[in-house]
Amino acid sequence: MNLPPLVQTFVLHFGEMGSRWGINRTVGQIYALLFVSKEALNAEDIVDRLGVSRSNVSMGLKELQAWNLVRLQHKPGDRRDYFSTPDDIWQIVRTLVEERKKREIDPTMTLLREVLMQEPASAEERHAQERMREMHDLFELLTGWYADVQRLDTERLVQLLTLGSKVQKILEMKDRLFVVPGSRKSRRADAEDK
Amino acid sequence: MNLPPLVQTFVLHFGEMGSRWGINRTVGQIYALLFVSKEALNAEDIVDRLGVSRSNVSMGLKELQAWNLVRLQHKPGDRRDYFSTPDDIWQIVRTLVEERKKREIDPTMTLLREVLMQEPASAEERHAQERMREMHDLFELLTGWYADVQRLDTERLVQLLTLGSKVQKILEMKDRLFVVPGSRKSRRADAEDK
DNA sequence: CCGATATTTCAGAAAATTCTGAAATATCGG
DNA sequence: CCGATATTTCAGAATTTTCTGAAATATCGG
Repeated sequence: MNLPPLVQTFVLHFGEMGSRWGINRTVGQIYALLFVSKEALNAEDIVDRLGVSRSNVSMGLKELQAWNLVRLQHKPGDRRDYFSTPDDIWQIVRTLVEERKKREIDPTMTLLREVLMQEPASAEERHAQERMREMHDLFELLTGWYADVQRLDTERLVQLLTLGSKVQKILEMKDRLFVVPGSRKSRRADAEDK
Repeated sequence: MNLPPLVQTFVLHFGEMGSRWGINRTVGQIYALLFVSKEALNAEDIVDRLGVSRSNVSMGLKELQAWNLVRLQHKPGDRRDYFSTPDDIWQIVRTLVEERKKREIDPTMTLLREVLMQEPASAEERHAQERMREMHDLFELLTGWYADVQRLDTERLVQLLTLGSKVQKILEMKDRLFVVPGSRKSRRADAEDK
């Protein structure tokens, strides 16, 4: 591995971290390297810096392209492929969330919808279905929220995130201003546990 | 595998999905099974229903306990351990987010802070550090938002999620009501790409 | 079309992980 | 303390994933 120490630390960390996500070490390392590189790199550059085989890099880049996490570009008078990550880190976040949703949430939602159509054949199945419906509704709520904020431009998104739960305060203020007092809001028996 | 068809579908799906998260098939299956079960199950129950070895179940349950995703309880006059998931699905979400943060974000933040302390020894390292700072600040913003909303009770959290980006509208309204017009907000050169 | 260069494919080697059965350990009631 | 039952540990088998080198394929300029 042929990298400045500071970069190497980062790349190694991402390689290890990769396995906690669904990606392998090399893919994690390639991504980390591209992320911190000023210039786009070609496959051979990556081979030199990471010290892995050319074919491994080829496969890794393909996977990153399938994830839309990496951009392919060309330099004039050079027919090799050059790769880079978007400069805008928020674009990266958006892609990451989008792709994870596509791979993890969407298939599960499809399955849940199918299973929820079926007729339960026992009390056990009936209870299982109820639980699956809870999960389905939860995912629906979360993906709905996501679909919604995902449309915001970055500035507004950051604004919203910075606000955090203080939004709550503003909502309460809005309620006090515009809602007929005592129009029912509180007291919704939510038997939490733990 | 000895399960009602509807449950089996769900359990198998979670088993496969497991590998996209950091957990193995058996752990995914055990969790799915516990999630849809009305009653708490003991290890032997799980062995019977999933058809995997007793030792595999033992290790799987240990891992789920390490993730805080599973509760250990006892039945009177029975000294076996019984396991279940929380009834409240929001409690599950909170635990999941908390644990993933602990395992994935926190170590990365620690590393980023360390690396950002160092003196860059070249232009390349300087640029890499800048990128790492962007990532650091992004994580800071996201975890700050999380720490904030995580404190909300479930009812308010659902309220907020249901609102989605409509919060934005309310914020604008607030601005119009309370802020001196033209006090600067717009025009923040954000050179997006893509 | 040719030769040079770039990239991909893929079979099998290497490595990592998952899973099992057997043994060890722990805990209970009596 | 003993026997019965429950759980954990762990070495190695089975499986899966990752990685490599060699060959195949693709694409370019001329």
